[in-house]
Amino acid sequence: MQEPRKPQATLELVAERAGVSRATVSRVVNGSDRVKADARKAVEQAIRELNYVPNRAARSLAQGRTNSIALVVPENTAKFFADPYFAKVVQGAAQYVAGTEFMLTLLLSTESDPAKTTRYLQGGNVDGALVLSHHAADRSYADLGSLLPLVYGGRTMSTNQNEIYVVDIDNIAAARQATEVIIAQGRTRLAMIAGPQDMGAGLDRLTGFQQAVHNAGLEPAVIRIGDFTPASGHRIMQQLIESKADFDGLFAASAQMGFGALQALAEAGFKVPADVSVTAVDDDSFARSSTPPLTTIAQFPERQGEIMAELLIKRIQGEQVPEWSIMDTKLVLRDSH
Amino acid sequence: MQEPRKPQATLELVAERAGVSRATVSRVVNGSDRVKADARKAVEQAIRELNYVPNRAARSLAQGRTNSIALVVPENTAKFFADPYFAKVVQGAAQYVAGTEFMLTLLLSTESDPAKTTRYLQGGNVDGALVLSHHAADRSYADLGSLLPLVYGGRTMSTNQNEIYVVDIDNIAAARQATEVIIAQGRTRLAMIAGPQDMGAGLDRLTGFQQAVHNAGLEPAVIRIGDFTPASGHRIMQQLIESKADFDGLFAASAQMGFGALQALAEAGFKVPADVSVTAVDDDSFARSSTPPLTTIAQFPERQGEIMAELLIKRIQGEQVPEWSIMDTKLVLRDSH
DNA sequence: TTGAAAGCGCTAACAT
DNA sequence: ATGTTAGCGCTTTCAA
Repeated sequence: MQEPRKPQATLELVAERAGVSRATVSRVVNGSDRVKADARKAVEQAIRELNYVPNRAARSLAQGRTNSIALVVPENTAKFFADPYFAKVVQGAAQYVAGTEFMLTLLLSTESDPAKTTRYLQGGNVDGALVLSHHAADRSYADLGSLLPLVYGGRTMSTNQNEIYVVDIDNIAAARQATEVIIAQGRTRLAMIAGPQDMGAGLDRLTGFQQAVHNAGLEPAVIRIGDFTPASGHRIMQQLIESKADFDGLFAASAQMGFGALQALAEAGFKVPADVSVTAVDDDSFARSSTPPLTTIAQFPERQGEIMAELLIKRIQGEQVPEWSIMDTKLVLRDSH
Repeated sequence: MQEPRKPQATLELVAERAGVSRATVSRVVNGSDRVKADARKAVEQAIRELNYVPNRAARSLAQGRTNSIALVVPENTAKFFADPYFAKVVQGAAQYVAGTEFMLTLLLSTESDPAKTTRYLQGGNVDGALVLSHHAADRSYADLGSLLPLVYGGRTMSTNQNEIYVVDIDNIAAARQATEVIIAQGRTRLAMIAGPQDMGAGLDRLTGFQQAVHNAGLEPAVIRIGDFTPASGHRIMQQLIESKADFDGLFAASAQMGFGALQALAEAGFKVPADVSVTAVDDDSFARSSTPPLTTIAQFPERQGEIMAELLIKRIQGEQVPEWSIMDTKLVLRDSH
């Protein structure tokens, strides 16, 4: 038994009922002030009576804009939900957008058909997009930048482009600061579990670590590359322990990797911070729930999402905004250093 | 320095370049077979050269459909990301949708303006919607059902409607089974931490608990209402302990509440399962990471999301589908019972 | 302040 | 197999 679908009221119906032209209805709907009070009242009542809602496709087509933006996450769904960082950024962006006329569409890039995302963005579905955490290999977005306004979360690896809008922390400084905390404990043999070297955050945090180590007149004891996940931190630390690597300090490029490393250290009987002093970047639930709780550099991903959305919408509305927005970070001292 | 935006190629441009009519281009784009091979080839090349992507608003307007569906979560963003259940459902739905021509838009209902969601759905932005976990108070969606195809995750509380499509587990049976596990341990004084009583899952799991208790010739020892979160489970268990409630078994309506309760029990020095036998519904990360790991009834939210998406898309395409899809559950024995 | 009319880019009869 | 044409529902000049 197929239920009859109620026909959706159109602008024309409203116009008829209110005894005015479609143009006037359109003006009322769009808040123009060139409408007499009684005409406006008649229209508003007709709208209420007919439960009229403007058709968005028609509106988009007519005015060449959609009033919606996308948040693109070039990671698969599982990874997206496992990482508290993404959640926070989305929250921040969603909250900002909620206060505007725009809608936020979450675009998780599908493994099966990555081009689908690109087509979607290019197909005029959105007026702009926020792009999170993309790897260097992702050339797709670089080209999109000339088609519609983009704002990146975290610096991109593309160098040969102008007009790239980025909201990020100073990853080099953050890593340096986290490393200095370890050095201040008198540790001299520093290990690092770094992030993917095809991402800005991965590269920069490694650079910061190296700077701090060198500034202190030391050499890194050992550096390994992970993928920001707890599992990779755990695995790498196991390998380090197994190979009898000699270190008394550890800087993990993410709290998630730090969390995994801490587990591996505990399993092997090492005491933190007594045997190894540990710090990391990201002050998320992993940092708070590890044993011991991690000393970290906090970034504020919620705020980042908010700023990204704000910048994008301003760009869409033709305002000038700075290309680089560098957010402050904060050292959070807990028990692992 | 405002970068010039490349003009997006239109169907008309493609037609000119390929030396055919717009209709033919449209046919090629939409995969009609009534096009000669060489015409098709010419069109395809023109499309490639111009990097043409169909404008979705225009297409929607012309054919009266959008090829996208929404996943509506009537919870705020924070709650959404904190609950592994939502994540799984989204994953399942996203995965299914990825294999179709449809796009999935995630609609987190905004605290600031709940009507925004409704307007969006009504404004012809999507061909249908998946609705998750809605409370009885949410009348908004009930009315939408007559405007566009809806598929609910978890049974709705509205009674006076026909044509309600629901994908759910048998919550009564699940709760009964979880309770019977405790009873089989010889426990006779059973407590329950129930879910919100304005949600189907909350109500039904309480009913199942009561059925099992009565079937065993017992009476419930104590029943408290939580909100499915770990914090509520923790708080309620603290109160129970404080008030010296007498029970040797506990059924929690969600693993998250079970997790919190387990913490409170441990803090008060109780041993599980020695002192209290505990089971719950939902086999999520909370169930696996609690101490001891929880014996639970597993539902399969990923599969649920998948089925929901499948049913919705079939309905949109005019197929008949059953109104009720009851998914199987599975008893997962761990160490808490 | 209002209305008439011309599209926005596409699809879908209807012709041919 | 292909082209012609009339819209889809709305906005937006342009006139009045």
